[in-house]
Amino acid sequence: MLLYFSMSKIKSAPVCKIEIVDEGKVKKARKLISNSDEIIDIAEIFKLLGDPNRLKIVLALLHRELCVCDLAAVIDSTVSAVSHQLRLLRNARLVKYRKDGKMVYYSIDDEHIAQIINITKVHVKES
Amino acid sequence: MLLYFSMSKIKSAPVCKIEIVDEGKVKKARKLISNSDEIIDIAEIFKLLGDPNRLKIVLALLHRELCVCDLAAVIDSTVSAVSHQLRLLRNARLVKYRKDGKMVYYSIDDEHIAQIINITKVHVKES
DNA sequence: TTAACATTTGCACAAATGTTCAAATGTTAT
DNA sequence: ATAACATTTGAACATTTGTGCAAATGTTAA
Repeated sequence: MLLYFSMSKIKSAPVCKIEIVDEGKVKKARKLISNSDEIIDIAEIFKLLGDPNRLKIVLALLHRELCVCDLAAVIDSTVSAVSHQLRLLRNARLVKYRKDGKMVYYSIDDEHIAQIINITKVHVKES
Repeated sequence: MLLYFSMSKIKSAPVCKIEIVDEGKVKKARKLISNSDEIIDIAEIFKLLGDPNRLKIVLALLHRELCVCDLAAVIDSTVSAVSHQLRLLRNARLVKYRKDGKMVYYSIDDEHIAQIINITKVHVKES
């Protein structure tokens, strides 16, 4: 007979020995975070907004579309650095772009972003 | 006579030569992101939520308080790793803790976090 | 065609980050 | 006192990340 243990970390998943109800707690909490793929996707959005320069880009774009060159001027960085960051934001579909001749105009591609940032702003101001 | 140029990057802050209105655009956008300290604080929150394991910790704690050991079991990590992450979340006042004997129970210390995460979840599901 | 401009891209590199391990701290029970 | 347990902490390590540079791409104008 074979016994299988599903533990991704060999070290085992410890459950405290105190309090007999613990195991129920843990199982319930595990279910809440069972959708690992979704969590990774959500974390990806937060990670992108978690860099000050990228956040500045997003904040600037929330007001109106801007070309790469102007964005660099706005956040006081280089065109190259901004372009690198825009690629990440593009891949996550947080921004979209529109080409006009040699210019590329970027804008926000998500209706919720302003909301997310504003709520977080409230948090920061309160603490 | 001395001339001062306020450019933190020596490379200059380029403004595209096309479109004469650009300078106005840039100045307006600059004002929107002028509160650099606040932006850094907001980015800090996002950065913390931007790690899948830390986000799992927060999601688990949103449901109910948990001790470090159980948290480790829930997110399938080690006690040490969880403790390190909790320190970061503590420093940013995203979580608080309560001591009971040798146990330390952590819980969410911010009313907005659930809101922020839920809105982001909507974004992810829509794309 | 060439020149000028806007943007993108690949590489290199330093800085930041997350995890592991081992040791330290603190608490409870024996 | 010692032993057992829960948590924290510091150091080491590999990985990730953001930026600068230079070259490449693409577009417009001369």
